[in-house]
Amino acid sequence: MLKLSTKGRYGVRLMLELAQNHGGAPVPLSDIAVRQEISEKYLEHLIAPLKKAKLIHSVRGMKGGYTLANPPGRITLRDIVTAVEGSISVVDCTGNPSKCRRSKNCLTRGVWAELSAKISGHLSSITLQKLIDKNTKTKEKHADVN
Amino acid sequence: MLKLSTKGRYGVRLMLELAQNHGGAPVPLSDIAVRQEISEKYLEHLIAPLKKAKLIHSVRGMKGGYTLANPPGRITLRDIVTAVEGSISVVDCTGNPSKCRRSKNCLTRGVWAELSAKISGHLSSITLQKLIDKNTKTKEKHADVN
DNA sequence: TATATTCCTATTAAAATAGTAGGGATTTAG
DNA sequence: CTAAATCCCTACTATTTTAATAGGAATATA
Repeated sequence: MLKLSTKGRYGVRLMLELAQNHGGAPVPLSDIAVRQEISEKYLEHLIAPLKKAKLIHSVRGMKGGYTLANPPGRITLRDIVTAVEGSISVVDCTGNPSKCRRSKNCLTRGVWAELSAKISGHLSSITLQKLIDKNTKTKEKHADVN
Repeated sequence: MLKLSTKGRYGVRLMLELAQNHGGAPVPLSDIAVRQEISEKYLEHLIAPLKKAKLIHSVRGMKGGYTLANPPGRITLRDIVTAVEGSISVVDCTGNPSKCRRSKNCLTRGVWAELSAKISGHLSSITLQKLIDKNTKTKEKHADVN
């Protein structure tokens, strides 16, 4: 309930790894797996939708790996979360107007749609670059497992 | 993911029923069950935490039921969602500082905490009264099942 | 005393989440 | 040309969460 799944959380960590290597050689999943302590096999599940969403490029074969498709300043958390989680909407109601009774529901629906938009907008404002910048400023502070 | 469960959605609908009857006699769950098309047994699971959070009062026995503990203008969606869903945080990390390595995680954690606060703040701004007012204004519009 | 109600706990079914497993395809290095 | 490192794809499984049902005890009214 209202929780981000590991897909979203790990997905951002994964992308942040690529962002920190932006401009360099492709980063293989094995590296990220070690640094982020997430199994390589599980990372494969996260990387697939990111690639499909064209947020990353892949290079196959030895010396291969992944790179960001755009500079870190142009990739937002909304892009990432939408890609790996499918959507950001807080409710599923895709609006089947044939089932329209009970005006009460309609008003709750509006509220949930607004909330979804708010979340989406907020995540749009955070780029990978921002996260990196914040990181370098707040170094030597404590961390936790997300 | 980032989805509200039925607890949150039904919980708001339930409270809205009570809000619309505010000042009147206690409303039994059987009534709400019929109007909202949610089984009475399931409503019992939603009502329990609402009572525990002191958002409603109950009257037992025949002619019993539930009433809001406060006027609809003083009960927010945040109150309701927090009560029925347990919390609004988008992540679970309650911050175990002993596990602190990887400064990267720390920065993602900050982002999720911010998002949680944003959601919480937004829901705090919506009272049951607001929803009722909105409803009377937009009558005869279409509804959907949330 | 019969009935309508809240209240409490246990159980179950279905769906989503989290993660593993195996192997094919591609590219580089030697 | 071959071995190794990599991405890629699909299937499977275990765990947890969600959603809901079930049965009955306690309480109050008429």
